[in-house]
Amino acid sequence: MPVTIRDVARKLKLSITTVSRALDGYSDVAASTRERVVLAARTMGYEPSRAARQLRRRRTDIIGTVLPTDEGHFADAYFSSFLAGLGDGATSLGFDLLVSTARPDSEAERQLYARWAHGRIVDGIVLNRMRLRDRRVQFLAREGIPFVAHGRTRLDIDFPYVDMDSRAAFCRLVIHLTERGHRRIGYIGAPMGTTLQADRQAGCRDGLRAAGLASDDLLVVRGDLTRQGGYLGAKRLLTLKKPPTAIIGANDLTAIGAMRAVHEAGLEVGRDVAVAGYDGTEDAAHAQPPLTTLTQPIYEIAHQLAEMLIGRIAGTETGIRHVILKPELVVRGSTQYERRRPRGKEVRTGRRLFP
Amino acid sequence: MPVTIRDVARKLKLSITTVSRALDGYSDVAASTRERVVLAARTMGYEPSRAARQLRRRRTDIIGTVLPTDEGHFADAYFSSFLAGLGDGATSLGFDLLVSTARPDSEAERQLYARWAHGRIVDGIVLNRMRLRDRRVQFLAREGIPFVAHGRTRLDIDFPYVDMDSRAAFCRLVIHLTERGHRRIGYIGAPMGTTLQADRQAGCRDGLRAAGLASDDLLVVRGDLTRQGGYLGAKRLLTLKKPPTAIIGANDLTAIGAMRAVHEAGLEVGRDVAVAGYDGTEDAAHAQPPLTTLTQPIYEIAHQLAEMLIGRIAGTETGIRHVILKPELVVRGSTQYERRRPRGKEVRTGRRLFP
DNA sequence: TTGTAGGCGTTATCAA
DNA sequence: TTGATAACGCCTACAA
Repeated sequence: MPVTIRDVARKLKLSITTVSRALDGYSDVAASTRERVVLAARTMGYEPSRAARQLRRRRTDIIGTVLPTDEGHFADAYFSSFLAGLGDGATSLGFDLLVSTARPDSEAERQLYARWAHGRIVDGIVLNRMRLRDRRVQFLAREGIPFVAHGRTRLDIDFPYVDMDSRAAFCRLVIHLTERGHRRIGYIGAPMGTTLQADRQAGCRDGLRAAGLASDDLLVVRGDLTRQGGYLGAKRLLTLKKPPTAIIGANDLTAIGAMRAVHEAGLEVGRDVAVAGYDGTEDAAHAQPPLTTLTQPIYEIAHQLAEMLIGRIAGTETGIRHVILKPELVVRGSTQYERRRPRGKEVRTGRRLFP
Repeated sequence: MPVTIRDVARKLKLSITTVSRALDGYSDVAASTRERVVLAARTMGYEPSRAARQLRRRRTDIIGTVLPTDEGHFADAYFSSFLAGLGDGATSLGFDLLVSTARPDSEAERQLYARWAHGRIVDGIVLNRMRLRDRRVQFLAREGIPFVAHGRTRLDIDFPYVDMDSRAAFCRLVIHLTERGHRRIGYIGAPMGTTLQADRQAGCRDGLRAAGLASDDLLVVRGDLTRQGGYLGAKRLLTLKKPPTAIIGANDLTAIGAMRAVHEAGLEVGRDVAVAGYDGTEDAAHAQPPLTTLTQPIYEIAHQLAEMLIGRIAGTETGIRHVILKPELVVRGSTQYERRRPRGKEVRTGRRLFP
């Protein structure tokens, strides 16, 4: 039913070849012919069949990305920005964006990637939330499917990425907290096996060391990058015999959940317990009190990833393969107060900063 | 380079027909043959070419949705849930989800829909954030492209949808506030022309009337469904000569922005000024104080929309075309206090509820 | 139960 | 500068 290139050719009494070439901007068609063709195509509402074009050119002009859903539901502003950046980046280069969801490291995830790759459903894939030994990377590299990633792995496979130096950033954040007088610092982590968890926790320990404290003193509980996980994690931290005076979340959502737990414990965030996160989402800016965080320009990162990926696909690579950005520390109310001097009976661990 | 049905056939010394039929589960292939084929296909990593299949079957097995981006960036948990529901719903029925972004009612948006429709890039489209006179609906209906929507229009065009009775819900919410003693109620709206704005504002007025107040007394300012819009809107409301004692946001993000403005004005949310929103996002539950809101099960709605749309495409419609759900009022700290009796000199507007 | 052949709508090659 | 023709990989009458 839709109008095909044949219809246009017939109407103009031209061959489909000429119509095709006129529309694709080849130089060997008469200017007058081109005009006629373009006009007719527009008035007839002709749009080339994507399927036919794909089949012939062996290209889909589609890039894909898979969102990690741990239990079907998820609502994360981080991924909204990520998708917006990817979508806009793709659109600006004539590509579309295919999105799916899968539980990390599940059989369903494996099948999804296999289907997308072998079925030639996408020309390339953008990975996120990287794992230390990422099977997706191994698979895509083996199959020769173009891909780029937000983040790195510990595998010995080279691929283009944009990553944040989050280890250094968490180090910086911990130093900020120690400068405020905090000595007992809690960290609510991310799922095991993710690169971001390894980096961020290591960064926290770096920070303690840099401040002259023992890196083993970091109070670590597990989280899952959600508000709920942060809430539960903070509750556990706050019921320790010696609870931390500052809590760092692996991301903003975790920190926001932690703030709630602090509040429910009858403590005031910022005054009694400092809280900080990572991502720089709007959630953080509008939290109560506003949340200290490390920002990453996620929309721009995703936009650039789309461009890098499409560059690889189209063979117009710019040569930029590895980008590492520095998160910016944004100090807000949630960590603004100087830590009150500990009371006499409180036991101090570690050495003093600036003795 | 990827393995095709030919490769499988050649290896098995069968015709491609037989391979095709075996894989598609036709009954007229010998069980033993089928086993051989399925095994070979799996070990060879065969996956049918999506393009070829699309061309032949005149179906893409892809549904699409376009996110409204007013200025490129957007970070909205609402849409994360929406996409997750759509993605999971599509996946469960063997479809993929194509996502793009466009500014509402822009030329780019028009072109995008035209390209998706005429290029047969998607089999159907899921619409959201409906407009009163929605050009997307007019276009898709005219072109005969299957579509479903979250929400309705004021056009005289019938289509399948899932919608919330948000008018009744906002009415209910206003009554809740008047029961708490509030008489001056502010409303921070959504962009003009959207159905949700019309419905929600009308609901507020209904509520005032039902409480025996003048519906004209609703203090309305414009918002844009973001935290920032809510923040600015609330600032304007709070600087009125007679500021409201309760503020309703058109959605949760708006309400969260409003909470921040209340806070900055040195007032306490819940005690001095009540605030309420709509959507039931996790943002609301973890706000400080927790935000009273009207919940809609957005993940499930999106999931059902995907199913409805795919049902239409595949011709397996269930007959369910119009679903209207009732949002649930979840009362939390942000509206928990009884309004203090007005001081003597304060002028009362409207009649008392329960005189 | 299996195989042959035609065509889905393009683009690319080659000839006119 | 234009046109005829052959794929691209798959599905499906129809024939064997």
